[in-house]
Amino acid sequence: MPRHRITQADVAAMAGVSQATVSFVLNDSTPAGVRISEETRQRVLDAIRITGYSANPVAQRLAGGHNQILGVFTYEATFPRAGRDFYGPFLVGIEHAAEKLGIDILLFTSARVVDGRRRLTRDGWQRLGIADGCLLLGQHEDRGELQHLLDTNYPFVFIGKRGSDGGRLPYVGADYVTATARQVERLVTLGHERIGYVGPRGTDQPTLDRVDAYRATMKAHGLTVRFVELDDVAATAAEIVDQRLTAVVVAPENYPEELVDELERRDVRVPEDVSFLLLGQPHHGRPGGRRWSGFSIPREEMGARALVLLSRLVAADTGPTRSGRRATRGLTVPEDELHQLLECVDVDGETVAAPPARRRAAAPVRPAAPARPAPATAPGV
Amino acid sequence: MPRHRITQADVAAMAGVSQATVSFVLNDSTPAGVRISEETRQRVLDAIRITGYSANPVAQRLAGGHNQILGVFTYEATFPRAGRDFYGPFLVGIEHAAEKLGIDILLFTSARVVDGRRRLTRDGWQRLGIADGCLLLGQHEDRGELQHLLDTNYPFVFIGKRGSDGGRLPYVGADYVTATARQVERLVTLGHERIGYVGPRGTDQPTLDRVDAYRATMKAHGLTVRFVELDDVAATAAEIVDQRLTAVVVAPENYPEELVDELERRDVRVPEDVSFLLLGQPHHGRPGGRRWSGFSIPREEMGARALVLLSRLVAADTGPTRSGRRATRGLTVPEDELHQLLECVDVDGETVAAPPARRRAAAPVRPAAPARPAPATAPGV
DNA sequence: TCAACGCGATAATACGCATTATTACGCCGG
DNA sequence: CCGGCGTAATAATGCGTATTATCGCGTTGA
Repeated sequence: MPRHRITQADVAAMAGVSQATVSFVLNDSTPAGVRISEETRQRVLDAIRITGYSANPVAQRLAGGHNQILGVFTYEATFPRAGRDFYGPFLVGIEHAAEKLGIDILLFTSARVVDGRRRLTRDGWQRLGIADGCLLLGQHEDRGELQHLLDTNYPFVFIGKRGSDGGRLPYVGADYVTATARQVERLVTLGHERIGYVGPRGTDQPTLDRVDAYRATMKAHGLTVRFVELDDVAATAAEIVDQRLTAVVVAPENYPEELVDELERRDVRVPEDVSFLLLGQPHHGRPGGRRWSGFSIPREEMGARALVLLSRLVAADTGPTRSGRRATRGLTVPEDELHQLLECVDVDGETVAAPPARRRAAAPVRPAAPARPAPATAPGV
Repeated sequence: MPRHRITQADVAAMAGVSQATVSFVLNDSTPAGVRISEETRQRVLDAIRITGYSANPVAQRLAGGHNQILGVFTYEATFPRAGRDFYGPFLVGIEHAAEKLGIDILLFTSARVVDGRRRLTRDGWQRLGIADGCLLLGQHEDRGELQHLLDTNYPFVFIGKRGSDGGRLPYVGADYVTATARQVERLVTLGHERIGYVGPRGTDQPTLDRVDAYRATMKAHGLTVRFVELDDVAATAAEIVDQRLTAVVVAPENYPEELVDELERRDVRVPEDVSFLLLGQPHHGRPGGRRWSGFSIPREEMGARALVLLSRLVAADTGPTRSGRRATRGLTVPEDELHQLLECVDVDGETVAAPPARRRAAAPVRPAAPARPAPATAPGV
């Protein structure tokens, strides 16, 4: 066990060549006018094998190379609970892919938190450079930061679809549009007509996609769209009752559990009186929570795919060479890999049923339904 | 926006001083015979403020300094599911602490997997150097690796108590001994006498601690110890019945769910006929799983505490200076911080009750108990 | 005979920072 | 007038690698 790490110089000495030669052999590159004879190449390789040399990633990076580290930056300040629950599955996918690719993952947890979300300040930005590239998770707004990213040509991939603001930005997202449309179709097929959309009207991409799909599908069936925007849970529940909705599709970020509680407090049963379809997994799951119907986002796969994409982008990039010319290596990443939308998978829970027989809100007095209603048992189907 | 990152040289130019001076001011250190006047100090600080300079962590590290990155190495190959479930809470704590301390977390996911577990090969070892120090999660065996760690004086902290093999190794663990003893006491207080220990007889520290505590507590009450070692679930269940146990303390790593299923298949009810106390959270939780009684390990806090400890160790170390003398900086970490045992917290679930009235295994015919048994309802208490 | 050229490889440099060695200057005592 | 000392800082070096510029030498064509 040598007391100091084995360097290329050590290997070089053993092989009787120069450090540069070792570097060339390692990188398997002969940059314009450098030849290495097969014989010395072998000699160097032997020396590497014997010494057990392995590159120092730090030096590698400083010298402008790649170091097999990819960063993960989450905009939302995550903890203590909600965040981890949401990002966890992404990370599982990311780590899984990283393991396969022999890549280490750097979590940028040090970034300053401003107004409850992490910022890519000049400080944070500088730190990104430690890694070959970076995965960006979560919604964010700052245009300037994005521009900076693009300017410097630093490799990165968003997890979550990017809309109008940056068609150029590489991302791996979930296909909310198709998935949402499928949910509405499902309700229509069951016979629902008064189908509402419950959720905030933000400008984030998931919301836009969900609303668009809802609107389009309803229109396709000649049904009236009915939006219920959340102020507080009680008001929302009241609105659902008032509008005599028999089904709602619900954005998952707004405490659907509480909403259903509130409805049941008003003697409205789910799903007998009102069906609930969740457009994504609930963000704030309760331990004994109900089994929602709707769809789920393939978070693990998104994470994995994003990492793979990023590693390809990195490979296609020469890295921050001092000469400044970050020419692509010929390996260009095809356009259709740059923007990936993954299918969501439908979830059959226990919150969907055919609409009640009578169109008007049913009388509060009705026989108690079994805990897990078999659709056949529901009256009038 | 300058196209290249701002370096100390840039700052130096602006302040009209040398790069070295900037470095000194930044590190707030005047190494033996170097004086910086208050006036130039301010000038440099101003320049730093104006330029928005922030150190390049890679260069920092290469030059032998610290870079505010701490590594996390997990021995167990984790995915797809079980691992994340187990390590997740630790990571939550780790990240939380890291955020507070302004530290980034590097997950060493690239390490080679040999025989189902990650190894700190020469390769992996070299990579550790990227970070200032490293957290080690999970059981492992290789003595050589440990020795190497100690030899090189690389700062690290284990999560999970280290026993005989390395009293010198810094760790943050859970107090299995006290917690296990408490569980046995709990059963004794309820009137149990035939209390078994179900679990493997490994040599890992958690097992040793649990077994010791079980043995000691039983002895203190003059009760006979009864070990049930798992081969397969059916055999274990049979053994529990044969030995007419009224309660068992169970190591959580061995599918207690399945065991209870098997018992109920034999008309043995939990907890009416047999109480189950879990010595830690179940490793393989089922979604709709039962609410176990027992104790839970404060994983988040362990993660957080370990990270804080590690950062202190790093601070107390001058880092890998080329001069080779890694003298402590005067800041020594006190012994009692080097080895921390955290209290486990008792969990009141639904798997414990007083022993059945009759000593012999009760007749299979007995009234069905309510789903969540109130101890008062249990017959014969 | 000599420039040109291909081959094989090395020397030199830069990356950005920490650290060690060295310098410049003014002042004091002898 | 000079050596010595304290102050304030700078020059120089090294970390380990990637890359660029350069070199020595034998062969070849003119």
